[in-house]
Amino acid sequence: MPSNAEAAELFRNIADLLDVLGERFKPEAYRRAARSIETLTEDLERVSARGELGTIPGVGEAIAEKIREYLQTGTIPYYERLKKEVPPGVVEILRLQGLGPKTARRFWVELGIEGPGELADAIAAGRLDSVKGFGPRKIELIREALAAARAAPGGAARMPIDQAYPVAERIVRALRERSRLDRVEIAGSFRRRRETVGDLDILVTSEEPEKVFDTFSALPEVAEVRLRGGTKETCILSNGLQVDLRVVEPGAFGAALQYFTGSKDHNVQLRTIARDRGLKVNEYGVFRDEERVAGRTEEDVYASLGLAWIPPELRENRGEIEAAAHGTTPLLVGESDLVGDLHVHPPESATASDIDRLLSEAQRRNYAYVGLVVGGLRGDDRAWSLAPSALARLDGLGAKGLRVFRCLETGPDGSLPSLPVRSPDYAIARPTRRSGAPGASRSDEIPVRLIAHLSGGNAESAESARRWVDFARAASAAVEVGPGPERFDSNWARVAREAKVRLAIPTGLDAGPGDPCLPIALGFARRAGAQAADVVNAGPGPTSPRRRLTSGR
DNA sequence: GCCGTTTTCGGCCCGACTGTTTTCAGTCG
Repeated sequence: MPSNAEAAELFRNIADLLDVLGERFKPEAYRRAARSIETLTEDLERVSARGELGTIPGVGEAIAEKIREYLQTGTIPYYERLKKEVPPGVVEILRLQGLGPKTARRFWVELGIEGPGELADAIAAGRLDSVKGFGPRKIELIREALAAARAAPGGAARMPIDQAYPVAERIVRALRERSRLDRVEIAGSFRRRRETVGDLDILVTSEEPEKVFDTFSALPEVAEVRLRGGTKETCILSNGLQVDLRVVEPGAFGAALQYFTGSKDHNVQLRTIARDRGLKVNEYGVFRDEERVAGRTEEDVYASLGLAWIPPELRENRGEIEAAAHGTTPLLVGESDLVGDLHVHPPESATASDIDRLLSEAQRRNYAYVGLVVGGLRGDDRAWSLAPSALARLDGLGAKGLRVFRCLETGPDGSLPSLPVRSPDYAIARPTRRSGAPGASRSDEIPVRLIAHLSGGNAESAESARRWVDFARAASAAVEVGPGPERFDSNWARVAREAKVRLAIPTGLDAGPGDPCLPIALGFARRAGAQAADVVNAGPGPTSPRRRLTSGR
């Protein structure tokens, strides 16, 4: 079945081909449509069936027609025609680091070079030496780009945010320790809490940019300095992640933070609004003619455009700017709203003192309750439960304002084993990739309160994730959002929100300090526009999970 | 190719950095 991701890639390919053919504005139009299609929470098929393709930002009549062709036949005649005009290798050259459409086209048209292999041969034969615009340094860069492409076909992949998070934290800590910095922020898709990040954009204010760059370049994680100027340095880490470090002056910090947080489409929309008001927005501030009218803080920047400040997680040009103009930006759930955790997973071998440690951490955070997994079915379908001593430790707990729930995790088909656990409070359904739909459960005996570890990031499981959301709604259960390849991603958190299914945010109670689970899960929920009332383990108010849980039994 | 209470035609973000230049083009984000 054709997927949105495939359609988006197809339009990106069309954009590349148009680039090489020398088109001016069409490539960006196709890329914009591709970005919009990628962030849809619904299959194109459904949108098309309603006749609403034209409502997708960046999709007009021409691209809508191509989407319909693609859905019906799996191909787009226009794309097939373009592919016949351009040798496939020319597009590969276009995708080399540091090379763009102009250069790829020149190689193709002027020198008859139709692929990376021919380009390498041409360099070896010295054919580029006499070509205008190609000095020794540039030829060397092309040689390096060819080698990099051979080493990593398809280019550097985006990194899951839970992998990038600890790296980012380490770099920021090291920069703070080793040079005098006033402010440090990580911008980009990291700050917007996308599931994956392409690079890290770090902004700092400092009187001594040179020293900051020296410090940064000398960090053990840094494998290569790609470029360095007066305000910006780009490095590649040994794990392949690219990091851009920018030094900005304090009066422009808010403007730079706004600018480099993006998203691109959000910024384009802001600049359009600015232009309509006779203003200009760039990374140095908001300007009326020569005068800077805002820039020190992000709040100033948005206010100067008549907008309320917009949380980074919402900046995807999906209606958040209109909401900010009308004062209807939602008050998103925050860490301080969390009042407990429904899904804390002690290790199978946990002792009574391990349990005590978990619970005292919960008390330190002023949580009202903790749901402890005390047994269930493992991934290999074998039953497990906590040791009797640990289970015994749970009896008689619950004083001092902390309520402890005992819960069981189901197997992939929803089944629960018989376990020596007295009156469990609820079950956590734990789908896996091989379980296409919720199976029979003992929900008549134990209510299912949570769907956890739901995978939904990839196209083939999209429909199964939707079925789990439906199941959650029918069972009055919440759906857990969190990082990791087997977890529910933020697009699916939006699907749950649209279906009026509550989210649950894992708090990392069972992990050590510095664990990225909580900030990332919180970010995913916020990307879905979740307010405290939409999150089952956030309070206060009549929607408090504690009340829901106790009244439901 | 898209888009619009300035426009249904004529715009389309803009600045840093690099290399090859003698004033700028290409790429990137």
